[in-house]
Amino acid sequence: METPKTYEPLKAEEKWYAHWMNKGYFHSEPDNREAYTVVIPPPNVTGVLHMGHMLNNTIQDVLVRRARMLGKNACWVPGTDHASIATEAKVVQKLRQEGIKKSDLTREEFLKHAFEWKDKHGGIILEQLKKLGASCDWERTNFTMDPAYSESVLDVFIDLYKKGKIYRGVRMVNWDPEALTALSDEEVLHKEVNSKLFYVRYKIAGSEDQWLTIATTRPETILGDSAICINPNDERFKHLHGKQAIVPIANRTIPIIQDEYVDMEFGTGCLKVTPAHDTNDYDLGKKHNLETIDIFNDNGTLNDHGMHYVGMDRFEVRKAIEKELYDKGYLVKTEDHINKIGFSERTNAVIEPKLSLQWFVDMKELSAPALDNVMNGNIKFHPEKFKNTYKHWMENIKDWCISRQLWWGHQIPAWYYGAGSEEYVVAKTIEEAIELATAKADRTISAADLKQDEDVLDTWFSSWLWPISVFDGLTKPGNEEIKYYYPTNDLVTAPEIMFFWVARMIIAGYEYLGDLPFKNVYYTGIVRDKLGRKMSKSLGNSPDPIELIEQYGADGVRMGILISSPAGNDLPFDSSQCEQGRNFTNKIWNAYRLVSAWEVREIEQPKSSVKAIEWFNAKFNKELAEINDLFDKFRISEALMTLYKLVWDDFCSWYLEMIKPGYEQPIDAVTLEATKDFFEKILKLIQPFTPFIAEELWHLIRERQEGDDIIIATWPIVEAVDETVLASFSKAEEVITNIRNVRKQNNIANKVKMDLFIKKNAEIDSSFDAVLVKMGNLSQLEYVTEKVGNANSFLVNSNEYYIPFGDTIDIEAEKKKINEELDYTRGFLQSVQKKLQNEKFMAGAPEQVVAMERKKEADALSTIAVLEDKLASLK
RNA sequence: GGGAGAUUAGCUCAGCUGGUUUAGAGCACCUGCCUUACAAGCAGGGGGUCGGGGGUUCGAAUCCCUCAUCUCCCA
Repeated sequence: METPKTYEPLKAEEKWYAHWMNKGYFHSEPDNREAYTVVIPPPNVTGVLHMGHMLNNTIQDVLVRRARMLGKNACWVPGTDHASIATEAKVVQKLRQEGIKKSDLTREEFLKHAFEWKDKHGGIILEQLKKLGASCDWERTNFTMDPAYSESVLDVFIDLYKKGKIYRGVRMVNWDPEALTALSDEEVLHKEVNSKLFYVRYKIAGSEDQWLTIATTRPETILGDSAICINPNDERFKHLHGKQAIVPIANRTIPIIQDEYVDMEFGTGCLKVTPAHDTNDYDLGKKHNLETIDIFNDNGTLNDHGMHYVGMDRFEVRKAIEKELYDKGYLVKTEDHINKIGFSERTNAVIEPKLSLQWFVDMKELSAPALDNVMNGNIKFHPEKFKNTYKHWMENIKDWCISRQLWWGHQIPAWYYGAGSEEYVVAKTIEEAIELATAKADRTISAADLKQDEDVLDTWFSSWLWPISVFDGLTKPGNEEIKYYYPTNDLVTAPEIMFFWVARMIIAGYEYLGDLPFKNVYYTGIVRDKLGRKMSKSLGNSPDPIELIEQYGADGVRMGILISSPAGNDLPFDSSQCEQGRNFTNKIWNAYRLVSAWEVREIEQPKSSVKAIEWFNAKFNKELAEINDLFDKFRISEALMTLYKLVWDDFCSWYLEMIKPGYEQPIDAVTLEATKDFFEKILKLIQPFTPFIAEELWHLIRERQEGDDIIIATWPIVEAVDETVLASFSKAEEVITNIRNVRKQNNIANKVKMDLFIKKNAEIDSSFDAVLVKMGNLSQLEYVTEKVGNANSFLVNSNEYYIPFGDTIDIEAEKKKINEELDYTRGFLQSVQKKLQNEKFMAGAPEQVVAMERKKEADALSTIAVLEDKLASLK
């Protein structure tokens, strides 16, 4: 059967993925080999595969596949995280569509719906990753709410509580009035918004008609004011020191305090202080012992302190109170103003800073080893620049608010036995809680007296255990697997979650296993569209990865994603890159077609083939060493580019052309075998990047025994590189390029044979002459001592090459060419001589550098002499 | 407002601690080719005052200062 002209990826992909799965090549068990472990950054169960996952997981797969070939016991653990806020929002939304309100359900009923939802949608991304070729150990798939995993999360909570690292406290949190939960700082997006600055006047207490004017963006919070603050250095307000003011509408008397915190330039220089509803005001309130008046309900409506606005939404109140202030003569003016407002990443609701009782982890001591071990290089970041950001954050780390007012997640194992803020115990089971509570309360507490905390833990409080808990490292401490696979090797993730996740995994690693969770962290960039916008579902600017795979093949897409994606840099994605990838797979496919079509005969091996093999062997090993080095430095896209050039330029364009027999001519066995060996080595190198075509061709190029698959083949070992051959070849290459140019300039067809005469002026290497004859399609190659007239000519290393072809020579064109070369060489010579004539250079530069410049000078001089000579001979 | 990083060809990037040519690669572009592996290809070619200015040095894309622009992080 005829081999098709273009590679058809889809069939091969299905076939080989199934084959690898059947053979269990992705599965890992501890053994005596060195372990190579990667844990997947668990995608969210609500997600579908997007380009970010594609980038991330392609890189992981490349690393894992190469490690497997290096003889390591490679284990790539997949899984998902439960994403409490996002998933709960999805489930609530779905139920709402079915006419069910969350508030009508019990916690158990709701969770049943949530698990159903998760079972249906939770695995989509993992299934899609299979299409990409991801060689994950699917038998090890984990979910952050699996029973054992959940147990480890609760254990850690209890343990940290016992160590005094977990406490309950009133804090200003980012409150999402729609999701009715606190959010971490990282879940809040700050956006610039056009708003208004309201200038409102407050009467000075005890005066008839003395006023001060404040500026605020949130007039509705006036009802929660507990002070006016001025800068003590502000000359304008000296008269206010020690006075009091009367809050408009509320008619409360509040103190006028002084603090340098107030920016005298902003607004009027008088700041109203609302400790319950602004983070900075809260700090001021604590410092000056101010009253804290919370005016909001959890859903963003006003509470009893809202007076006649009770029950109204905060934004409605803003409008209404503006009118009331105006009507009553308090509103001095309004101004347009741009300020930054926090929005919930999940619900897009405007965040309300709110005081509430939450659970916190004290991060100060916990984080110390995590900072040290990144700074001292025990854990390496790629690229290294991210260490700066990490350091800055870790040195200013704040306590971690870990409670969320949700049901989907790990319910906090705290049990209340009374209304007092300290009347609770922390325990894994209710039995244990009864015991502890009885002891703590010093009276008999029964199950009926206990109420478990309603809240769940932040999702990151479970995913920070990922590298440990996927191996049951906490529930079965010291088990075989955790001992074998931990610490894991490389983590591939986005810099956006450096603090959410990476930092916290490091913290948990040192706290619980006393060791780093991974040795290297590779930060990918953000995938953007051609206009530089971040790819997102809402913009609809992200291509569907599965469609891309169908269009270009998984291998093509993998290459397209990696080819221009240096670590830490954003990836401006364009599907044309996948086209480049697909073209590459097609190129190799056709190289195979060529080699497979040759017929072997018992003929003598041509000299040109002997040299070609010598050369490619050296070239291959040189580039292999380079590729290994780039891999070691995590410069994956550069490794791919080096490989791309090795395959396309060196193997296809040079090597195969050199050994290719004439049309319908047979090949000798030695050359063919050597070529197949090279081909196999090349397939091995491309396997991590383009695994499907590599496996397909591996089985086509030679007969294979059962189990002889490239996915588990051995990565080539670097052999000694013969630099002399490489140098000789590069001269031959230059000659060939010149010959081609002569053909091109004179419109001489490739099949027309030409003569080449060489006049030796300098040292010359003739070892590749057979290759010159073949690649140049020469009828003869002869060394001469005299110039050859009536011929095209060129120079390589001051040696003169002549190609005569009768009377069609274009003398003017030839002169022009020589003159251009002369100009360049003279200019170059000048720059070199300028250096050599500079006394300071001669005195200051090291000997080697001077010697190099002298050699450049000599070379240039001899080239100029030859060119001038040639020019003269043409006249 | 504080901090970090960046700025090299149309695009994406190399260029490590200053000295291998008058700065490289891939893609894109231009020219010529359907030459029996590949037009998803072959052969060739053009293109950059290394963001601006100043300095250190015999020598700067590389080190320092300054300005401009962009990105990210924190407030």
